Amino acid sequence: MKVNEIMQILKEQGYKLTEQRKEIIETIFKQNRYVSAKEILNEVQDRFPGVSFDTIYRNLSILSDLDLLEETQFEGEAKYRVSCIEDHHHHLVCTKCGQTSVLPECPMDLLQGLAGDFRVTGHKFEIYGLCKECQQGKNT
Amino acid sequence: MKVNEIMQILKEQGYKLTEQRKEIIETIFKQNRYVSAKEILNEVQDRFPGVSFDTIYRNLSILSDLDLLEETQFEGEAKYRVSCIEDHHHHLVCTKCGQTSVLPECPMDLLQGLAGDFRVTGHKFEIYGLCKECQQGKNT
DNA sequence: ATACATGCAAACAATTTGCATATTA
DNA sequence: TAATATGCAAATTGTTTGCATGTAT
Repeated sequence: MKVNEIMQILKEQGYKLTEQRKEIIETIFKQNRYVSAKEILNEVQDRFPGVSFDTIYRNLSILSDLDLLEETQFEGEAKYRVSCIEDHHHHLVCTKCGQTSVLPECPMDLLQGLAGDFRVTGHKFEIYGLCKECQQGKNT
Repeated sequence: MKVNEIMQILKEQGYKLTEQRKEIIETIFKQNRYVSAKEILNEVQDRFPGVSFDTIYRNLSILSDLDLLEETQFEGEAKYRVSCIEDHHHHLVCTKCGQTSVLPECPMDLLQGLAGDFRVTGHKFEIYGLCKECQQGKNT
């Protein structure tokens, strides 16, 4: 999904495109990894020194509600990344830098019928570890 | 793993078996589901009205460090359950009551070699939904 | 007796909310 | 201008910590 499409969707839903909101969206969507609210704040503050956490959180909340973001609970804090609802897949998540890459196969396909009486409403399949760069100590 | 074994391990590690600690352990280990610190506190307070969150958290921390507990991040809070390190498996997790049951097959076995350059240090594979009881509205 | 635990209170950190002001459409 | 967003400050919630006292070994 392109940033323009996101903006379009927000507009259609009656949300306004403020400068801060646009910057927040671009900050998240230019990354291919999970970022925390604090990381987003820091980035956005480069251009808008006045922004505060509540604006970040309010926007994260709106974007999540519209399914434009994926949210994953890290230790003590949540992190967010662009949602890729169109193609169902699973991530390799670097626990250090948040970098994500896509697993080439979907293990869920192998699991139909395994759950029995349990009514499945969702699942989380993430493999944690260190990406190539973090293994080489590139991200301090 | 039996509660007695847990007590034994703690003893061996130099930890003392206080009444509160024993009650906390029994509370967690008699459940087959993820419970929150608050739930544990409530249970334990039935017998020890004086216990407070810090005691709960300190004990959870000790038990986790010894790999006697599995911890999973729910929305806004962590939940804990008995660790079953001996037999590797995956859970079906009820998002309402925390009930867990074991998946009869291990999907991780199918994934060797898929990660490439990524150094895998752990994974989370959980399927969320409603267990039979919660589907029938038994746990308000 | 001595080391580890508890309980209290206070500190922290992530996230949320009320309200007055500012900004978009 | 009318509706939505922002910024500030304060509140909330989950979790952690310092310290004096209590308890298991």
